[in-house]
Amino acid sequence: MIDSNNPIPLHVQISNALVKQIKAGMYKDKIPSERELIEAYTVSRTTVRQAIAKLVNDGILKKVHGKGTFINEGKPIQEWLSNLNSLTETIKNMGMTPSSKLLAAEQINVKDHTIDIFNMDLYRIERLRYADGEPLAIEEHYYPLSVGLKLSSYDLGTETIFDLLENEMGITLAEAEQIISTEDADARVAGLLGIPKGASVLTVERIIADELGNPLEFYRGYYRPDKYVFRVKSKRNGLRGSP
Amino acid sequence: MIDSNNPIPLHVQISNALVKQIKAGMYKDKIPSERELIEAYTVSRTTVRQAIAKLVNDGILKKVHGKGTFINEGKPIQEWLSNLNSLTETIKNMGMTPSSKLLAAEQINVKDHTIDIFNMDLYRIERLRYADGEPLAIEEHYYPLSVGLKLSSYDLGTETIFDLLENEMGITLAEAEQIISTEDADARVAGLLGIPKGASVLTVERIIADELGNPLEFYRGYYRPDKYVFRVKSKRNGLRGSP
DNA sequence: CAGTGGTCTAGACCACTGG
DNA sequence: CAGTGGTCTAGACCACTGG
Repeated sequence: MIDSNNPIPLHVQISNALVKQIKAGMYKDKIPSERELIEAYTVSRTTVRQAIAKLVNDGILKKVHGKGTFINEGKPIQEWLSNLNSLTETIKNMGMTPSSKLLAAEQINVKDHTIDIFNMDLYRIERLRYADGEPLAIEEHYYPLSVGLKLSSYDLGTETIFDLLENEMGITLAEAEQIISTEDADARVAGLLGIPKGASVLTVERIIADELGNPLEFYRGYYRPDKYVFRVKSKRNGLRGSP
Repeated sequence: MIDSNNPIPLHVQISNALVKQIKAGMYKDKIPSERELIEAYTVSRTTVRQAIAKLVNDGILKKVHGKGTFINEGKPIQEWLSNLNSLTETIKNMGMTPSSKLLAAEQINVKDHTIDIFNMDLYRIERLRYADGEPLAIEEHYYPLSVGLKLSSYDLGTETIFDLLENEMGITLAEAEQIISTEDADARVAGLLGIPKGASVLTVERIIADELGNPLEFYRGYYRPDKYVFRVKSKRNGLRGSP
C-alpha cells in the first residue's frame, strides 16, 4: 500500500491513502495522531506532517493543537465546481443551449510563448463559446504538444474538451488553481464577444494539474460580465496554513 | 534580528525578515538558496523551508527545482476565496501595510434601500482601503441598525470590522456567498481608486451569514484589478469543494 | 498527568537546471 | 559538473488540551 520504492513520494502516497480512508468512512471525526501514523506507515514524523499539511491546505483536515487532527465537515462549493467541470455543463444547467466556434488550433514553439509552467512546445486551442446563440466567452487552452495533437483529431467545434481528456485520452484532472480578474476588452475580444471596445470583461487564468501537481493545462478565459458571473461560497475558517 | 529566545517561531521570524528584505529591494529576482539561508540565520533546513513555504503559499515566492526560489514580480494581491478573510488580513498576509479612510457611516431607512435580504433599517459603512498607501478598494458594508450603531462607536478608520464583530461584539461569521464580476468604473469610483473613468474594476457582492444561515452583513466591494485578484483552488473529483 | 500538534536540529540522498 | 530544491530520517523539547 505504502511503497518506498514507488517513485511517488511517500508523503503523497500517505495523503492519498488518508483521503481514501476518509472517503470510506474509516474515521468518524478524527484521524490517527501523527505518532500513530508514523507507526502505521513506518515513516518519519516529517513525512507524516507533510502528508497532513497537504490535506489541511486543501481544507480536508483541520489540526487542533493538543487535541488532534480532525476531518473538516463542510459543504462543497457547488456553483464553482460546475464551472470547473465545463462551461458546457454550466450553460446546460442554466437551461440554455451551449455551442462553440473553433477559432484556432495550432502548435506553438517553446520560444514563442511565455507560459512558464510549460518549458516545451505547446498546442493552443481557442474557441468562442455561445449560450443560446449569444457570444458568452472566449476560451484559450494550452496543452503539451502530444496532448494537443491528439485533441486536434476530434471535432473541437462540438466536443467537450474535459470529456475528451478524461474519457477518450485517460488523463486525470485532479486540481485546478484559478485566478479571477478583469480587463478592458481590446478590439478583437470586444468584436468576438459583441461588446464595446474598452468595456470590462471578466478574465480567468487557470492551471489544471494531475494528482502529483504536474501541470496538464493552462487556460485563459474572457467572459461577458453581463452574462456570466462567478459565485463562490466561503467559510470563515482561517486555514491559511503552510504546507 | 533573528532571535531564538523570541517566542515568535524562528520560521515566522525568517518569513517576516524575507518579506522585509524583498520589499526593501534587497534581492532583484531570486532570494538566497536554502543552504545560504541556513548559514545566514544559523538554523536547520527544515526551518528555512518552513519559512519559504509560507511565502510560496501566499504567492510572494515561487520555487523552481534546480534553479532557486524567485520573487513573484508585481503580482497583485491574491485572495484565496475558500477562506473568508478580511481585506486587512489579506493585505497583511501579502506583507503590505493596510490602512483605511472612512467615507460614510450612516443610517438608511428600510424604504430607502433595496437590499432584499434585510427588511429593516440598516447602517451603512463605506471605506476606501489602501495597501502601502496606494488605493486598493472601496468597501461598502450594510448591517442591521443595532449592529451598525455599535460598530460606529469604534474608530472605523483604523479598526478591522471582522475583529470588532467577532472579538468585541461576539458575533460569529460562519459562511459567505460571493458574486464576483466586473464593471466599468463610474466617475466617483474611478476618482477614489485613482484609475481612468470607464476602466474595469472587479466587483464583489457578498452576503455573510451566521451558522444558522441568518444574514449578518451585505457587502459590496470595488477592487483595482491591477492590484488585487481572486484565487481559487478546486478539486476535480475531491470529496469536498474548494480547499 | 498522558497525549496531542508545533517547532527545530543535523544530517542524508535524490532529481533537476545550467554551463 | 556544482548548485538548486525535493524528499526523508531519527531524534529532541515545547505548548496546548483534557481528564
